[in-house]
Amino acid sequence: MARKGFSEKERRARREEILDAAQSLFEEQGGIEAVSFRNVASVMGCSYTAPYRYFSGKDELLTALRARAFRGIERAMLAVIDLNAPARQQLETLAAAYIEFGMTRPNLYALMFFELPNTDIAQRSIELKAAKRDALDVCTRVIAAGQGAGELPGTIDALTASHVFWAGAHGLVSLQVGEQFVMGRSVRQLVPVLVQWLRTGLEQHEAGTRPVSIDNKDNAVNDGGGLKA
Amino acid sequence: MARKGFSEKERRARREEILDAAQSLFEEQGGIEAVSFRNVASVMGCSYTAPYRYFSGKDELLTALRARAFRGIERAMLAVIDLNAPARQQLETLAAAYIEFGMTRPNLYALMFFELPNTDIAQRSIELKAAKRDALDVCTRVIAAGQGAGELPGTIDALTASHVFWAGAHGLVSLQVGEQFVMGRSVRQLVPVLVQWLRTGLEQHEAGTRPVSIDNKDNAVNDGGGLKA
DNA sequence: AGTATTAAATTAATAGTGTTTAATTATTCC
DNA sequence: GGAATAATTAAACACTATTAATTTAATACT
Repeated sequence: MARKGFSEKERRARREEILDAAQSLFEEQGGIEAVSFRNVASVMGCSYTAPYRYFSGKDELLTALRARAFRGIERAMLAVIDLNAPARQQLETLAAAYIEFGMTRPNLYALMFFELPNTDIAQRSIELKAAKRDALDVCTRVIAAGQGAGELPGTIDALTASHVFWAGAHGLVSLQVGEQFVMGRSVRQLVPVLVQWLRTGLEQHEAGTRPVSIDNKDNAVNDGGGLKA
Repeated sequence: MARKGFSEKERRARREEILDAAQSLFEEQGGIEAVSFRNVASVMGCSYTAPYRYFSGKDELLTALRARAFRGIERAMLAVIDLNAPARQQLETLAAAYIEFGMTRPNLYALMFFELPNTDIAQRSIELKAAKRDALDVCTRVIAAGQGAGELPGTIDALTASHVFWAGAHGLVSLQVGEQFVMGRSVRQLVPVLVQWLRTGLEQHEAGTRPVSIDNKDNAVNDGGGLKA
């Protein structure tokens, strides 16, 4: 069928063209306000409503861009891991690749984690979900391999451990990308420390740790968190 | 001097009013696009150019809001720490308070760390810088106290350690706030694990760890990080 | 071939934004 | 009161996302 109009292949190619233009705008200028349909159209040499045939709106375009970025970070990690290498070295290499990606492409990293769409388009995107899952999966497989080799404890499931590991690396990178560090500590100084801590924590993980309660209602946090001066 | 017009006290009060309106808009609706000068003015019952007498533009308004939020998280942490308590418990309490703050005020947390201004107004704000420093300082003092009591190793300076600790907690919270977790792991499950890891890592910190190189040019990250499909 | 159909692209229009400038109101000093 | 000046507002500009109407172009069928 589809006897008229573009073929599926042509449509996808056109979509990629739009994404290319949007990404170059975003990475060069930084910030999603640089990625306007007008600017994209001006780069591509078409009218600014043309991309609406391929993306329902800006959110969908940015969601597709985000999925692309997660594929990129997955590939960056895949390029450096070696499941037969010692787990300790693997974890360090993996963290280094992740952090390097974030630091060399800060705008892209911000797009992935900072620019949150308030619509639910991103939540519905199975493409984005899959890209995220696959990226995390690299981390999970490294940990699982270490557990299989007896180098890492089996008292924690690899998926949970990889979430925690990812969170740690992400914390460093995002503070750096957002330039939130306070007193001259750069991520270059902090990376080896955090990686060592996480690795030590993982290697010595004790099962059944007492949960740190953060649901406790009479915790003096909720009332003390007012913001007035 | 200033024989005419508002007094300094009045000016500050008016500024706070504007910030109150902006913050309520932001926390209720979420996202900085909800904080337009038009909306703020409509809440306050004035024209939408009036706030320009108090803030040079939106960036300055948001920067002031951000400083407020950092003051809030500082107070949330101050409310729960007890420098005479055991260091281990202190670290857990501190992390719990931090994480609780982020999870109960996700919009505010996003404002602090996600909504990055691309101008340099935020960088020039000594008010924001001071608020950040003071918030981190709570963490630093807890660690220093633990070191003074001999419960934490002195092989790492407290400021670096607090940066790493903060980065870890921030990683968890920001992934949660941004709804970036992939496979059903919620921050409630991950908090105790990360806190244990960080604490273990800190308690067993070895000085002079070999830095994990992320500057190595022939690392297969830069070339493999392309994003095309 | 020529025409109807339909996809693709463009133009026009709406509603909203941040910001600047000019005009206006209100307040204070003399 | 009148002049000076602070505070506020109104008007305007250049953007933005998105929708609707219109035009252009390509195919399908007779």
